[in-house]
Amino acid sequence: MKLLYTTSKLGVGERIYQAKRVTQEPRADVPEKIRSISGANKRRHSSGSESEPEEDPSSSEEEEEQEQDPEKSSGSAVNAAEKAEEGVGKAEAEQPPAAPSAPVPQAAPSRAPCQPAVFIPVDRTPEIQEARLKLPILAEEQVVMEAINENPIVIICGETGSGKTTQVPQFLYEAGYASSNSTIGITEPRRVAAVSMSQRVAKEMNLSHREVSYQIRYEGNVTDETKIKFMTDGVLLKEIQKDFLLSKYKVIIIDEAHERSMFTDILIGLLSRIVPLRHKKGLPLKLIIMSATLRVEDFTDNTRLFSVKPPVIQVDARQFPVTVHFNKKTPLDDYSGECFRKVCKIHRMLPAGGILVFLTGQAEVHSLCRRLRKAFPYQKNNSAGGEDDKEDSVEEIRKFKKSRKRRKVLALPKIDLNSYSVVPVDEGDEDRDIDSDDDAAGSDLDLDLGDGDSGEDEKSDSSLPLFVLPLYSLLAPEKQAKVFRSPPAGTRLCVVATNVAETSLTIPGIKYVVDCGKVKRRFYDRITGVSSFRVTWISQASADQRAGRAGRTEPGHCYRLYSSAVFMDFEKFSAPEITKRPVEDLILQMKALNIEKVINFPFPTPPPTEALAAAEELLIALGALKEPPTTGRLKEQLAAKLSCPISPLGRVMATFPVAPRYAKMLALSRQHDCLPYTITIVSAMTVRELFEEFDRPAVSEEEAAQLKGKRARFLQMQKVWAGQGPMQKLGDLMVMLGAVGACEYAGCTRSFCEENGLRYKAMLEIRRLRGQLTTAVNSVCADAGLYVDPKMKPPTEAQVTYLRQIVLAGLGDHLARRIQAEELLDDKWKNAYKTALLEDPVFIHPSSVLFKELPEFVVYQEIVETTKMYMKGVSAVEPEWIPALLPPYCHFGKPLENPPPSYCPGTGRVLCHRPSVFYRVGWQLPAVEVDYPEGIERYKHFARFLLEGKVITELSSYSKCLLSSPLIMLKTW
DNA sequence: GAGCACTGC
Repeated sequence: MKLLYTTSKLGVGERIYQAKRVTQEPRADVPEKIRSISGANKRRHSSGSESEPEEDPSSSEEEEEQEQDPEKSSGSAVNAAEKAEEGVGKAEAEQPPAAPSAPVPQAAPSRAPCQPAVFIPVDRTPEIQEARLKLPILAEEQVVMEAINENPIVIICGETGSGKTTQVPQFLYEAGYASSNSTIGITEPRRVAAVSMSQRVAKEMNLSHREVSYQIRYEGNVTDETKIKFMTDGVLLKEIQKDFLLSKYKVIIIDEAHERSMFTDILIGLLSRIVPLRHKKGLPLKLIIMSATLRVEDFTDNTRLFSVKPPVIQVDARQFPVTVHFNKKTPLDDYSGECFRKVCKIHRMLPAGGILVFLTGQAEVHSLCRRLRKAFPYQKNNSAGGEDDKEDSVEEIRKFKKSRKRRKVLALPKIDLNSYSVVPVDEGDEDRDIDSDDDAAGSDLDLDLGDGDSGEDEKSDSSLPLFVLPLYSLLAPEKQAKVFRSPPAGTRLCVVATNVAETSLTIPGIKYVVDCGKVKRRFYDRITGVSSFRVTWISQASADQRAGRAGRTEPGHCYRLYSSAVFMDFEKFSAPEITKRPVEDLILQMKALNIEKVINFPFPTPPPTEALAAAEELLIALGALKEPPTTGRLKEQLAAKLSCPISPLGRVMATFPVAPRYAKMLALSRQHDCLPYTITIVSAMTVRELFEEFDRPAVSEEEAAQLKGKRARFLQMQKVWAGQGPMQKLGDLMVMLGAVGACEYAGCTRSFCEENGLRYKAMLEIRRLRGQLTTAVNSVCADAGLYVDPKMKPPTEAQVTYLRQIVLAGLGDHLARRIQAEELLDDKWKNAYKTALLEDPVFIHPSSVLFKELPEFVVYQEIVETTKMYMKGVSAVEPEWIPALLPPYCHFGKPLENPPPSYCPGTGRVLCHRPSVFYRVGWQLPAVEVDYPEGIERYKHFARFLLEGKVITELSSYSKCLLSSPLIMLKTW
């Protein structure tokens, strides 16, 4: 079957203003005349617009658009009234407002929210102006702005390429939403997007980075003059913590809302409440949600979120048509092989244009790269590039030398498109065409290729060089960058990628997409938190997104290695992140915003109740939330569930931008100068994949030897970093600390990382995170005086012990105990550990430095299930620490008589030894000294100590004169 | 004795 992915023609799109259909009627409380001003306020206003505010924008505007002078925007065509306003706008833009020149009619509450009657001129270059006019969204400016002016919340739907991200902020700026010292805020789900969008918009508007700025986790260029601010979604969430009403913004745009990232979802929930609050205060805030797909029901039909349905504006995209070809048969498991065959066919038979293949993981990517390179070898004819591509096999190099003599200029196949029909019919194994009525796609001929093997693909063919590149997130950035450069002359680019290429990275020049239809996802067990990775089918939206990657620069083709029937069985959208992940970090953030009844929060899609309960339970155990009452009426107890308020400790923890378990470690580390070490360990645990992977299969013997050498070197270093003697008990966390310490000591250079098996990018991220955490800790305790020391000394033995205790206090729910010999019933429990929540055995991961040690008690960073359940990031724990540091997880028995209770003169407390068991699993724990439990017995002991003169030492001389021994106080009467 | 996609504070 042949389906058309998108059919809009360049620049001219039919316009749908769904707002008129989807949304509520125009607000009754808005006088007609005021609404019409929004029409008159436009540069290309028509004289009729004042009386015809509902005029269809697509009918009358067309010609005006053609006539429009690029210079117009500099102000020449603005009518007199607007010119007057412009003066105001200019004054505001260039100097602090002398007087509140009320462009925003905040004083009139009965009126439609915020109607800036200003026009801020922008001086764009003619080239920019011309390029802008091609963007479909530009034709919708009036519709968009009218909707925004008249509604507090607007949803804009437009696929990639509609220009909404770059243009809507400019519309708002021109309409005065950045005047009076306020800001237009735009959130992006990725850092690169925030940075690059700010740069592009600054350039388009001919403004400096002081006015169009960005803010991401570690850096930004925001100034007092900033008018348009791009930021990552997490940054805005943090800002809400400081200023709940976001008073410096007049508009917030949430971009890429369809991706449904966790922070985006929370922001939308929060903003749904902030917008009405701001309205009440007479300082209206506009919320614009921008989404690529039509997946907006979660927003529009969610009355808890938005009681009034926000209008939805749909904008066309300037995408080229992509013809979608489905396989007739769906390969059961060898999708990788099917990819190979499909790429071979495309490369042999179809015209020039890059190929992008979607696979699921690194190993698959590398193996397909090898196969393709073997089939269509490409050899560099000049080594001047200096880049040695280690993935080129020895064999290929040998072949290259052989063939050099008869080497001609490499060229792409010049196939006769009309002779395509000579392909045997039985190979045309695809779903047969449903007629595509799109000319643009048809012009590229019928490019169905059929599935299955034609049998000759494996033969090496050096006359058809294919420039094959791998692409995945963990690939070193300099290797990633290769895909953005144009391939060597005479070759065809073929990028074999994971899901990074779906949203995060856009590769230029892709004409063919090969989509295996699968994705590797991380799954979390909602109760135990154990994660695993599974390869699953993608969603329809995801498949369309992948297909769209073929139509960025010209019409393209997408080959789906599954049938249209299978496609129809895909879920429409993948589930929002918030429903699939542990949410303890989010809940802590929300509690810090004093949202106690998290269950009542207007989530666009709420997380499962079990996830909320697990999060609340963990936060209580960490001491971040106040414990709910365990006495009183059952009803009250239930009501208190999931509504615990935050504790002072929780507030401190919420200021640290790391997972709550790690935040707890930071909060504890003031003692014994452990902070710099805890900060480093926490940073290292937060950044993923510190170490290079050497276990991947090698291409050649040479490479195998190289990998072996690197691996040996790394294992050696691992031993060094793990420390000596008792220090080794900090386990994998000691390795992290040692690795980061050594790397920083050496100046955190790329070469040091490469030599020692460290991921350079990870080390840079750790360095920045250490900086951020150091600042955060300093701002909590001003006298800490911390700084990031590149020459940080290793911790002392005593400090390592404290660090182990700190780690235990944070990872209390991640405690595991080794199966004792006498408990060993089944061989599958050999070397195994038991945890509180899991029935099944868990094991220390073989990569752990404690793999052979097998301490009785360990804590782990995470459990990942592969062939077994493996604990990663393991650290050893002394049994007696458990009751002392994790009282919430221990059930204590009666105070022991031996050793006897004692009095602590320093603190004035009555102490005793109590045995305990670990919750749920009932492990016997050593008796430790704790406060004597509340009750009459405690007072009896106190009375005895008082009489003995231990409380007031002066009394000790009298104790002998007492008629009875002070011990009589303990008697039961 | 191993094999992890992607991203934000």
